[in-house]
Amino acid sequence: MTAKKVTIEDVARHAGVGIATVSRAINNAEGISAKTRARVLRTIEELGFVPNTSAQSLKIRLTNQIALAVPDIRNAIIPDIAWAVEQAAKAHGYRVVQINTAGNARAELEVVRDIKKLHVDGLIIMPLAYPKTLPDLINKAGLPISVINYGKQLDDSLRADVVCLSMLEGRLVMDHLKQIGRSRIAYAGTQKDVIEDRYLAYERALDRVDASLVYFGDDFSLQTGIRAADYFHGLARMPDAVYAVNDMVAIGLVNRFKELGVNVPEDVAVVGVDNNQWTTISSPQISSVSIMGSEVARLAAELLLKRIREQSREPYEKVQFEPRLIVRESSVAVKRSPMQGGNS
Amino acid sequence: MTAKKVTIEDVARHAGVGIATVSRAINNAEGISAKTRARVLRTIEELGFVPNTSAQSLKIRLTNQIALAVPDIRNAIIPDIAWAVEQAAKAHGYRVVQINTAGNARAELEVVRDIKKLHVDGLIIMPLAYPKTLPDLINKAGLPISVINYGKQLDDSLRADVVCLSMLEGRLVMDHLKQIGRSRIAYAGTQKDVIEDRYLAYERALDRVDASLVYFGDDFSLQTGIRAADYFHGLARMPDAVYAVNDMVAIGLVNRFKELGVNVPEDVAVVGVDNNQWTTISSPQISSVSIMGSEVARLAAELLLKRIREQSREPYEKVQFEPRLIVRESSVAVKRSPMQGGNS
DNA sequence: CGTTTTTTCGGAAACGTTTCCGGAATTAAA
DNA sequence: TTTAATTCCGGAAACGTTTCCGAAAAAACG
Repeated sequence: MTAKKVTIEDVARHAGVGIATVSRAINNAEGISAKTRARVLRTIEELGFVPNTSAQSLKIRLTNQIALAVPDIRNAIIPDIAWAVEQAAKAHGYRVVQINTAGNARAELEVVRDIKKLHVDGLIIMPLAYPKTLPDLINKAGLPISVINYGKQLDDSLRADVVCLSMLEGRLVMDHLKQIGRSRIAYAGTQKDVIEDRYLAYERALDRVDASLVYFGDDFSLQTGIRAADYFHGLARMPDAVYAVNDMVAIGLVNRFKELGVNVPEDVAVVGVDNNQWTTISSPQISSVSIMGSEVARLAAELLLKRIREQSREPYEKVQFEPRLIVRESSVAVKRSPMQGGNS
Repeated sequence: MTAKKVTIEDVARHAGVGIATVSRAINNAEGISAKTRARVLRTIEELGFVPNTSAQSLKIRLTNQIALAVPDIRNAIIPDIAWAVEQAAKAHGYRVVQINTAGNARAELEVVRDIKKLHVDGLIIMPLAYPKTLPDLINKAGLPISVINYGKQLDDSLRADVVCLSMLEGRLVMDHLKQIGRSRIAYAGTQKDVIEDRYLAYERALDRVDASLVYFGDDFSLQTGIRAADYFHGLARMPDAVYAVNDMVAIGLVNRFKELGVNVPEDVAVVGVDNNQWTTISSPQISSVSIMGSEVARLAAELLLKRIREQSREPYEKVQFEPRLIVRESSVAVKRSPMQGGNS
């Protein structure tokens, strides 16, 4: 009953017009009188005609789709990013194809190498692994690409729009921790090169990094935070502050510290990154850097859609957002118990 | 430099074969010798030929895409669902188009009404608003549909595969709360008809519902939980247990109760639904019902892809998962302070 | 080596649109 | 009323594949 595909020709015949006219009616193009348009639209309604998108795409050479490649839709701010991209796309009549790379280098390369197979007009990619050949592939992709960059300094010559957070992100945290009088500042994150900027900022802010105060876990999860807390707790001299690569890790840290009888922020201050809603629920509430995922994502989408629309090449936009540090309970300045001394 | 589209004809000419042969090589169809296939593949490589997906879809009448329509990718278990669907789809060579309906009735109707415009071979929809005409539209959609149903009892005649959680979900919670000796059990959720099953189970489990013990908020957020806690705290007689529509609400409740000096679980027990990772981080840890989003989503995807592959109609699958209650600190049985009496 | 069977291949017809281009119909100008 | 300008419309040629069908080539068989 239902199926029985009705084509533009059926409509044309049924309405007593040519197929060109029907097409004009669909796309409200000009060169058609108001009354015939009305008549055609009516029969379209009657017959339940729906234009075949494949045929349209074939002819128009546009698919009205963009791809969004993220590491893992389940993580941290990525749902916010996906939401923002979808909203922006929808506003322009575009659909979004979701791709999870799992932070896998091969997957990240594959998505840009095979972008042509994706049936999309452009790509927004948020890399995590940043494989070395990624820039090359982006440069020769042949389709517009926007990069959401939270990890690594990218070459300005990259033939893509890039939206990112300035490196200030890490500076903010480190300055703040120093300012409240902490000197043994630790870092808890994933592998050093995964969200490179955050770790580099940590290094840069210190005269000398004490390797024992750096904990690299496997991922961004609560578990990593918990393990990091255990690790720091086991040290001969504990840190008096921890800069966590993101809020999940920070929350894991804080909760585990609590269980271990370590007071936050009195004994150890903790600051995370992402400023997600859980930071305000945790107790103590957790200081965090807002990285404005929604804004970044929306801009990335707007830039991409603009480039698609205008078929433009150079110049490519390189936008940096400025992060903001939100100070909460986990890193307020407190009179500290006279332990092994605060700042020298 | 980059663009310059190369078609199957270019490959054919360049390799000295017919276009049919090239096509056979691409799809490793038969009717082509090993050596010519090799030669063709080589020139494909050389020329950097990528088959035009629009043309393929037009001919094949399959797009290798499915749509996933959820209320809001940022909420609760939906990222898990999106992840699971994408994984299953990828395993079958399918891409996923993400659509957020915002729990909006019109958006939910629109996505199934205009499914033909979506350039997909099928749809997985997770309704929230459940507009009355949705089943009708699903029945006449003309494309395979799987429903992920967490909200409402659906007619068995629905022409779609349906995966859901049995109503046991609410029963589990209520039985548990009664068993640990609670009698003034409250409900905190969104509008009554939004996740109908959960509220209905609440009603069903009680001889008589005390309207003052039911709090309907605007959404599933932490905020709703916080407001609910304030509301219950303001009552002449507080409840001694709260069944929260999901974990976010439960966490909001627990944290607000803590601030108000209400002890959980001594004064009030709290149980949520979703069993997300935060339930174990919150203190006290929160009892929750595991609704197995990933499993449900994966099955929904598998059923859809199977139906697409086999072009089959009836019979449609109706699968119910059995939820499991995980009891944590927020609802353990405790000797309670002799306040206004426990169970009569 | 002739004949039949099997395999490999190419031409051409779809698939369902959009759009160019020329002709018909309508309106405006003379 | 005739001519010029404008608007409206239909035919047909793309767009880049897949696939049917028949021909050619190769393999198998006597």
